[in-house]
Amino acid sequence: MTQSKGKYYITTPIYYPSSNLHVGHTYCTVMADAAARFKRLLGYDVRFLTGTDEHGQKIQKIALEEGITPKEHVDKIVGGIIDLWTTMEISYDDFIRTTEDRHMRRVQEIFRRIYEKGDIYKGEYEGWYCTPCESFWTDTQLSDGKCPDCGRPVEKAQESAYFFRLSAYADRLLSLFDETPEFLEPETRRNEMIGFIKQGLEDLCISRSSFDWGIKVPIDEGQVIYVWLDALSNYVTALGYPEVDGTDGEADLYRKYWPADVHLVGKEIVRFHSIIWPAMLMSMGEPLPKKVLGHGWLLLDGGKMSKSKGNVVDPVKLIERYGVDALKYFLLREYTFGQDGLFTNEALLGRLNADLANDLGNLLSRTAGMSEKFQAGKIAKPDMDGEIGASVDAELKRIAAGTAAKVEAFIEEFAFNRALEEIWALIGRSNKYIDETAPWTVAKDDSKKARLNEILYNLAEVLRIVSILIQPFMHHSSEEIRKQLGLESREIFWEDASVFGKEDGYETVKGAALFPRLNIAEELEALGNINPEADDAV
RNA sequence: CGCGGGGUAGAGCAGUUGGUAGCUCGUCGGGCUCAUAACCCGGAGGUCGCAGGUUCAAAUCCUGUCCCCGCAACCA
Repeated sequence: MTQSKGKYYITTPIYYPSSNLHVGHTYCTVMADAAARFKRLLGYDVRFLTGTDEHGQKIQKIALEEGITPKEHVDKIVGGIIDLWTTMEISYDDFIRTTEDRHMRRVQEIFRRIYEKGDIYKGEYEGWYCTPCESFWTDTQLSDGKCPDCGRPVEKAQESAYFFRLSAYADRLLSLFDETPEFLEPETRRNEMIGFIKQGLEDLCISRSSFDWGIKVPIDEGQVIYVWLDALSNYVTALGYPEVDGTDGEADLYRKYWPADVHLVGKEIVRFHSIIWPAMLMSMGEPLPKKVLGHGWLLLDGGKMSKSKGNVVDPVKLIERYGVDALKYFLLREYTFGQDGLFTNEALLGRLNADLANDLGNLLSRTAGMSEKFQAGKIAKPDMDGEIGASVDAELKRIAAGTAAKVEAFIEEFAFNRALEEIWALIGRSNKYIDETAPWTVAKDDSKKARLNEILYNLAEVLRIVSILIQPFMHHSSEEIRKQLGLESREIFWEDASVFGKEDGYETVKGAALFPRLNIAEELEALGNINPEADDAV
């Protein structure tokens, strides 16, 4: 372990287990995982939280239709989600479920504290009610003015409910956006939120009595706490806050890690995280998260990927076929943070072949191959540094040593695509270097053995550096590269990625192809069978 | 006149402070033979949605206009 540079607390949204997750959820979690792994590599004390938001009317209804209890339903789905993250080797430190006792009792305490502060009052909630479905809907949820579930007419109805005085925090929220613009990024989301607040904030309905799959309002057994207070609170309840009777000492994590450094969320829930959640924390008198980051969506040709449309891409199938590293690389490399991006099988396969097989995999293959063929796998550190072919080598060395700093800067702003571009610029330069230096020609001249060794050493050094740079994104590939370089037993330090000439020598072991080249036509056909919906829309 | 994004080469996208329009893939031609038919070099291909305006100079700033998308109080 390197010396700790401080703490880093990062969260994903807690996902709603109405059904299995799709590659869009994976996208968000992969970014958080990459950031967490990167910060750990840098020496930060990282806490990475994810989880599931398991209450609400929709879950209750689905369970009813399936003839099982809501708890049985969510246990099944959440089991699948945990399996998915295990398969993807998501390095979370804690997984919180809102049905856990540690969460529920703390949410009730949060309700009490905000109530005692005077920010919760009882009022009347008005909405569109569908009697057969026993469901309330908002104006925008209705489809053609009818119940979105059963299509029957709805009627205006009221129920008593508790409200949070969100309106009282409008000025303080505007000041927050004004004084700390980095609180919410990207900028377009911030503009949207500022505009939203300026339109006027209404108080927020935070309880319901029309269903009961939720956490009971502590001062009113006939009501359950609605999604806002329940779900958003997970970021602190998972750290043991607030302390309730008999759990003294469990908030050590809270004292250590709060406030969160980053709440990574999708753009559709930016509002809840940048308006409602801060207002709740203000009411509780607790510090606000340092940053909310709203990412874009992965779209299919037909539009947004969503569970209700059924046009989802199943990440498990992609991983089974191409591996974890390949999917992570694609998601991080292909899309610009904050913007929507188009998910297509062609784009996926194109990246895998061009970037992973042809560029990176082949660079390793030709380097290890030449090392084995020309020098029996032994590459010594040259001692005539700079004397032969210095100008050709100089640019490669300069780029190799300078990439880490650029990568670090891009990851800090979640520009994973730019970070990976930088790494691949180094890989591309190295492939060109091989052509420029033509080691196979040098190998034919016995008087140039030192030069041959030097070329191979430079390539091995580049690959060593690359193995460090990609470690947060693709740790299997990182390990395999190091294995073929003969470095598998060495610990990885980020600092070593900026030092060219670090290793004394290499004993390479050529292995299997890092990423086998794919037959695009065959794969497209196979993927079409796996995700037929993905190819339907045109 | 609700708010916010976009329209740039065949496809997908970059283009902060105005100064010769770039990247990846595809395509055409050449090179190399270490390597996963991979790698390297070069060419073709764009009146930057449209119309005005400011300027010596506009993809970039201003005005108008057309089209697409998102949000509008639980879809990652």
